[in-house]
Amino acid sequence: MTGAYSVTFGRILNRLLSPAERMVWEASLARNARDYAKGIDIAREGERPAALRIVLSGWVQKYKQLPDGRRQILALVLPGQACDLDLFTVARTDHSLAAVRRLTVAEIGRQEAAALLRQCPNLAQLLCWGEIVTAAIQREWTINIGQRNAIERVAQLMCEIFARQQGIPAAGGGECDFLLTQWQLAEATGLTQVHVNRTVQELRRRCSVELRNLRLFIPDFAELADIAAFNANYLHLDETELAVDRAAGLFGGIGRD
Amino acid sequence: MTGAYSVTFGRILNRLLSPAERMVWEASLARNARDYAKGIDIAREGERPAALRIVLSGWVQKYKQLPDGRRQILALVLPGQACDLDLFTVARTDHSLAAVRRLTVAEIGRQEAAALLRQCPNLAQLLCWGEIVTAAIQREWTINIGQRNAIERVAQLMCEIFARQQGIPAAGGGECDFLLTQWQLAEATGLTQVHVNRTVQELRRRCSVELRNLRLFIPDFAELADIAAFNANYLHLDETELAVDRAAGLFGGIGRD
DNA sequence: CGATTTGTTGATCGTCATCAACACCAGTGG
DNA sequence: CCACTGGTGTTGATGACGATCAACAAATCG
Repeated sequence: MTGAYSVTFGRILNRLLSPAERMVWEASLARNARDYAKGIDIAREGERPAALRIVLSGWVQKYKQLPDGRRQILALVLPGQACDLDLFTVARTDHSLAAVRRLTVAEIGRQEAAALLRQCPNLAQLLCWGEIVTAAIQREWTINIGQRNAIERVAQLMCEIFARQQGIPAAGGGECDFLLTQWQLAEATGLTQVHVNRTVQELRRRCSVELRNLRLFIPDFAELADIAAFNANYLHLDETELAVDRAAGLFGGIGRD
Repeated sequence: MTGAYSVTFGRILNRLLSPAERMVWEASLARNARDYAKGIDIAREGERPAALRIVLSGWVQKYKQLPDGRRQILALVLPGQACDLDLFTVARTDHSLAAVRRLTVAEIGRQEAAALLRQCPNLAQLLCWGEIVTAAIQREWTINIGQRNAIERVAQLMCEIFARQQGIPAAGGGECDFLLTQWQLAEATGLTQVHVNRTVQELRRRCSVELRNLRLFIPDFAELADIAAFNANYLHLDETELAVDRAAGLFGGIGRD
């Protein structure tokens, strides 16, 4: 079980949690693991939040729907991330969660989540940090859909997905998981499936990007980033280690510059 | 000075802060008040966060720009709201802030902000609650731009701006501040200024909505909401009073259902 | 003089309809 | 038991056509 969700949380948690705490945390994840088939709703808009959800493997999509069925994917939750903090904040959820493909997610109930947070004080601040980055990503998606054209949008999303998994390559490119169908890619970018298809083909022509077997191949990241006008600052990579110290300013200490 | 920013914060703070604390808070806002002219940048993407900013009067726009100048307004900060919590979270801001029109904002430096938060423990949780709602609004803007067409987008934004100021009218309509030019309205909705103009005209024809003298007149809110497919749940109105209790789950207690 | 309004033209992207490739499954027969 | 078959559903790939909205230019309002 370890490994799948260690991408984001694991490295940090190793520093923040004692071995004993870490065991409690991992046991909790394992005990509450649950599988969902592709497309199945995990939570629906309007429900009372029921659990703290951590993605263990696969991707979660946050989405919203208009009354007539038009659907927008709002965000993608990758392994190791919490879906949201709704359990501790809102009375009713304002968006839905669904499985992008078959996935495993830990669903930790209210009592257990509260106990966990008491045992691992840094955990709360780490969760908050995740929310901060999620909000920053949501802003980038807003300008993505609002200002970029089709090819820029798709390229930008590819860059983001890659960077969130692998970081920014110093040179050259690489490959990473990419679990979206072209249809879902369309729902995420505010385009139609047909147009996404044309766009992906153009990206293939212009910079040899490939989408095969649920993997994304980017031969030259800089080239793709250039098409997308991609600027990774909104991902706040490599700030996570500092986040806990800094958040202390909100809840007691004075914070750091 | 009181009154302008009491819309959102004031009512709640009255319950949460003792009179003495309240005086400290108000004095701090007044002491740090600063004016900006229309369009002037308050903070720029890439800077280190320098202050906790509370809007006192006027509106702040969060925005991002692409290298070629295309610009997207990401969010609007109304009087009584904090612009962001960047001071306590990120190393460098990932978006810019500017004045929609002449405005007054309190800019509280790091030391003083930390002191304030120590003196008023509930303040931090209230600020966090604001961030949660802001994130929910950002999600709605994503689907707004991604899925709705021009008239729906503009109608939706009007509904939101109205509801954030006045709440949802049980029946009929009303009026509220609306400080955006059509150009800014375009930047917020991902349309062009020209198309916004035509769209506003159509809304005028279809449901007598008027935009005059920085005021928005909505004769029949339900009619406009119908065009927009507006669903206010994402604003989490009337949950603010509960937010502080609920957030306790993150930082100590067990939280409430 | 900024903000709004109007007109014209055309590119981008959506709609509709179809088809190919492929996996998955059940059943059939060797 | 395995190979072959056909049915079905999903995903990706096309083409023709049209609507929405952007781009550009200019007039008018306040």
